[in-house]
Amino acid sequence: MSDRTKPPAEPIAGRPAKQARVATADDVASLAGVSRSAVSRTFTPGASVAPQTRERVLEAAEALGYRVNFLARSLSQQRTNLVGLIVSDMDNPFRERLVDQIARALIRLDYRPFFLPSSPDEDTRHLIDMVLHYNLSGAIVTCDASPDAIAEACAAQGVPLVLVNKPEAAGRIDNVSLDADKAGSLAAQALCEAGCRRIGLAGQRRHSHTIALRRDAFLRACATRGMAVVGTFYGAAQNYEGGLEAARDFLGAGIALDGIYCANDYLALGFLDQLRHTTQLRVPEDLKLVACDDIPQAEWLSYRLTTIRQDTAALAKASVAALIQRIADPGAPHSQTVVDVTLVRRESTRQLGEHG
Amino acid sequence: MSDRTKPPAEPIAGRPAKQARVATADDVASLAGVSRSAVSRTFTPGASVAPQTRERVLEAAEALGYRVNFLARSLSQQRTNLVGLIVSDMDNPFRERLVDQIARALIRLDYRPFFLPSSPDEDTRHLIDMVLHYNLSGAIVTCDASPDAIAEACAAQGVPLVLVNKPEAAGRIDNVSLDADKAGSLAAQALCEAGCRRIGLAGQRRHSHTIALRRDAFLRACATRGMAVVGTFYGAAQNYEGGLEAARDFLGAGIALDGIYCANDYLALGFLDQLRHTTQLRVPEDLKLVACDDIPQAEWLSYRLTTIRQDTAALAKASVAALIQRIADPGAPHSQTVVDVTLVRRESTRQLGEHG
DNA sequence: GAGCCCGTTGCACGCGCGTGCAACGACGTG
DNA sequence: CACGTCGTTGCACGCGCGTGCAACGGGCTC
Repeated sequence: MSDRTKPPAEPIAGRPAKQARVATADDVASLAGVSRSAVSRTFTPGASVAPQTRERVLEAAEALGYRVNFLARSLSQQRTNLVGLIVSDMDNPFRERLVDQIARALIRLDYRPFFLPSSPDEDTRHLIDMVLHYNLSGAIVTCDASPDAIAEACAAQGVPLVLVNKPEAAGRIDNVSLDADKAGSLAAQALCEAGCRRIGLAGQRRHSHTIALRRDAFLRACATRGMAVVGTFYGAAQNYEGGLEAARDFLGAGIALDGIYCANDYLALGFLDQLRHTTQLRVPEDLKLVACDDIPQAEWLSYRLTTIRQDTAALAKASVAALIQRIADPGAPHSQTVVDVTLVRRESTRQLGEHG
Repeated sequence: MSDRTKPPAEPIAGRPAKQARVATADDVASLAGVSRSAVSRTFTPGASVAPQTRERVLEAAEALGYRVNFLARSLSQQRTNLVGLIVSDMDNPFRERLVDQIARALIRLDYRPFFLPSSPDEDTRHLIDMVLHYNLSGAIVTCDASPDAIAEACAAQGVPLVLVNKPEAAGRIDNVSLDADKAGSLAAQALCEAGCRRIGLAGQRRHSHTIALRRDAFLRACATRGMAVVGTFYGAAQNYEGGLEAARDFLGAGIALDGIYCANDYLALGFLDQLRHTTQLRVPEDLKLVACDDIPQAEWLSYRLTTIRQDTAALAKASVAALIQRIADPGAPHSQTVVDVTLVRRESTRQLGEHG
């Protein structure tokens, strides 16, 4: 064991001594002429250190380029402040924005995002493994696939968990969701006010629960407003290609419509493009369109979608807040946060003669 | 200190004993009737354990739901296998794809992505802090801002670093870049073969080095092919909005062109949209357009951009490979990997009369 | 049967840090 | 002057794990 005692790994002779070994609290302590405890306390908010001691420590730390080793701290404190971000379908701009904002919100609060990419229909066991291997302080799930397995495992292991836009778990797990009722209702309102009476739906056959809730609210609102829903058209996925497919499904069905409700913006972009580039149908002249999310592309000049905006910043903030609350009080009753949505009117529901 | 000895934190009487404490190698050892060393060796590939011992350990581990604590392992091994992903402008689909693929490539090789979001023109000191605080095994930088400060600091601290599409650091830091010469040359070729003679450039005024290299190669190829570059048009950023602005800059200049080269696809989308929706100019009838990246939107029916494809999977793979190489041999000479690019011809350079 | 080799096992130390506990010293009070 | 108070400091232990080192024992060779 002789070669494991200090000094370990002296720099090769002749080479500059740069990066011989990363500075340790011990190094700082001996340079400052204090005990390692004093160093530790200097970097621990609220600990008791005399001002002059603190200053000497900081000086020595600066000189040595010392940084607290967060891994060691985590081990010692039994708390990592790492938060798993279980996420899939990052190609959807909505998802990308949400994840980016969650990550930044976590960092602002001194947590660290731990990226756990998941693939649809993939085995989730290795995700759970990572959560436990790294002793994550918690996790936020925002993927389309049903996260039942993850939720189950995290609950069993006592890992704080927040689900975003998965209200089906309400009461069992904290979750933050948009106001699906309002979203569906606003969508129906937008189409109704644009004069639509014969409505179609476009989406993915195996939709997520949020999408279904939204759609059901939309259907109810249609009924109330006297609009007939005369067809549902499907794509394989909830993305641009899915939109193309759904549009072809619609065109093949030969059903006349004056309004269409798309499950989300990403899919709506494909739906719209397919209509435009293979038919004479014009939006909004022949067909009004409403979708949901308000991704940046919805505002692009080629699309100008009327859509139901989900405030990703608010979703991110609420998700992080819910997680921190859960971490602080693991025994609290499960929370259910509803985030407001708003209608954004653009070209795709413009009425004829209206200024576009 | 009496309350810190085992058993720590017994579950509250009456509550089920779920999640009293996470299982430890010690727990597994005593349940399996072996020493903790045997447990450790069982989970250490290549370590010497008798098959039956191993089996008993695995059985006990399974029963207890044991997982190796990677933080403790990292501390002990002096190696975290965490890789920082220093990234900005994730809204660019190109960036998003690249980062996603790098993350997945890392995971496949048993490294863990550590997300370090950066903002343009932001202080990079806290990024370096994080790299050191978490003892990251290395970092991959893919952001538009010049990462000089990060590179400097990482070099000083001996942290392995790979820059993506930052060839200006060649020789000092490992980097992986697309073939800018070929990219610029192919772009010129595409415009030339489409019959263009009067070319404009669209981009961001304060471009990155890669973008500049590509543009210079494009300019050289234009000269060779006898095409005149008659104007350069600017937007504030390298994104959709920047494209809108660059197009307005072009329109305001009143210069006649028959071909335009955009710094990247993301900006090209905005450029194209602005032309379409505020002028009579048609692409490709009046103006051909070439850009670079081949983001998914470039293929969308509303755009169909001719573009220079950057293979994000290849970039990701090469970046990770370079980093691992550097980690394995910190003293090796700095590598410079060039990733091939290809021309993807679509509608935006279609010649009149050609089938679209 | 003696000696040797080698696979397996347990011990003990260290990785870098936080923190209870007790010792210490300066200060204020009676 | 004696005593109590309180802010500060150092000691030592633990967080969970990997791993040299030495001890052990079974199988083989001569």
